[in-house]
Amino acid sequence: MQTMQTPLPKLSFKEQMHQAREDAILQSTCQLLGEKAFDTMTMDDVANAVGIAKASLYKHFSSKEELCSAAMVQILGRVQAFLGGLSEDMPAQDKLRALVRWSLERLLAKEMPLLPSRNSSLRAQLMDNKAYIDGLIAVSDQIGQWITEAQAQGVINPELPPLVVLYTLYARACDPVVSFLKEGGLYSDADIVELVLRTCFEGLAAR
Amino acid sequence: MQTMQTPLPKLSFKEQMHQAREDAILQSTCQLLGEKAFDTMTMDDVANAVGIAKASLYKHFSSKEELCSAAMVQILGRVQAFLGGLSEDMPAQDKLRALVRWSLERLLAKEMPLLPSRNSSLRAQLMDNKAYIDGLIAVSDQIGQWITEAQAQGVINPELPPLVVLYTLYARACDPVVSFLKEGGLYSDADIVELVLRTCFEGLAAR
DNA sequence: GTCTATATGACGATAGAC
DNA sequence: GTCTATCGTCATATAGAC
Repeated sequence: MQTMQTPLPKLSFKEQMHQAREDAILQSTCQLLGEKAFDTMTMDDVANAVGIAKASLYKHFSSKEELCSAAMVQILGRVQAFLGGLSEDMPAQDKLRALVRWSLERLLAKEMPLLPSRNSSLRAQLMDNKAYIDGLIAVSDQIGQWITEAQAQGVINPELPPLVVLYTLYARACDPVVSFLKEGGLYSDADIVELVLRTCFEGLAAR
Repeated sequence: MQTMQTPLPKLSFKEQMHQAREDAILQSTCQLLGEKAFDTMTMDDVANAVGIAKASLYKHFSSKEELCSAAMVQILGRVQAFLGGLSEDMPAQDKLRALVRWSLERLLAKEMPLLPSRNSSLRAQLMDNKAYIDGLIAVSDQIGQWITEAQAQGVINPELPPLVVLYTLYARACDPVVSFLKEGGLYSDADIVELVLRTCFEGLAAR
């Protein structure tokens, strides 16, 4: 990923190894959080996925909550990278649709952690994590801008509060309809994305 | 609820007490499953809520899974009772909207258990529970009938597969947008219901 | 820093007195 | 059938050797 590390002061081999190991841990954690919930994912799962001893995890992260918070920050980074990569001159509504499409694809690939559920002990930790909060605000601001833009153009319903639109878009990243349809086996992944995308933007009622 | 018990052969006081205790356990379990997930709810929670010893729970239900399955069946019964209480001559789409409205109100009151999540050990147990499966099929058939009816009338988008519509309606019973908006504190419960209902049926795009 | 081994605590489930 | 007390298991986290 990071092929342009030369400007950084050179890292010792030890530090590079440390960093690489930590990246591997985070990568496995992101994957596992996409497959199961925070509560059911265990540190043994992570250790086995990375291929190191469980105790070694605690040399990098002081608790399960801290590890998963770091993973969530990494996920947020990917979202920001995706948002930043969208063409400037794309209409606002198309950017919103592209975002939802991308979220659904991540969800189908089990790469996107479910949003922290209400009673998870992870939630409290995340709300105290400045990097997470800052990232979440940055993402929300960017999307919120597109929402108001699309509403000004009259393509997104201007009567809906932007916050409601934002949350409705966010919720697609953990939409259970995706797994229902997936388990049914009747539709391809591409079909599922299109169907959920359509019900999200066009609604169930006929037009 | 059941005021017409006279046709049943008379229950001994002991049996009545047994039944009453069991109803209380189920009632508390339904409430708790509305507040937290299956995995985070403990048998101690249930025992404390009912006001009995944990061991006593196991005289009524042989396992946590069996207890929660029975609770889910009870919830399904409430759904069926609600569906059956809807006026016969109400247009199909209005029945669907009434169902979603009711689901959202239950969710706001924390009375509706979240749908069994993907990796919960409850899921497997539920799929082996005939009463649950039968109830789920009955509910789905009833709603499916209204969906095709509304599609034939052209008020629900006829291009959407009925199964997609059904799942989209089901998913409102655990829509995270509700708790997001609730925690934001900007909207009343009634506002939240109307906003989610509108985005569900009318979509985000302007009409 | 990595490992093996273990401390600590939570929770589902059971034993046995009453 | 209800209780108190306890077992067995599993998961987080730590101790201590290397």
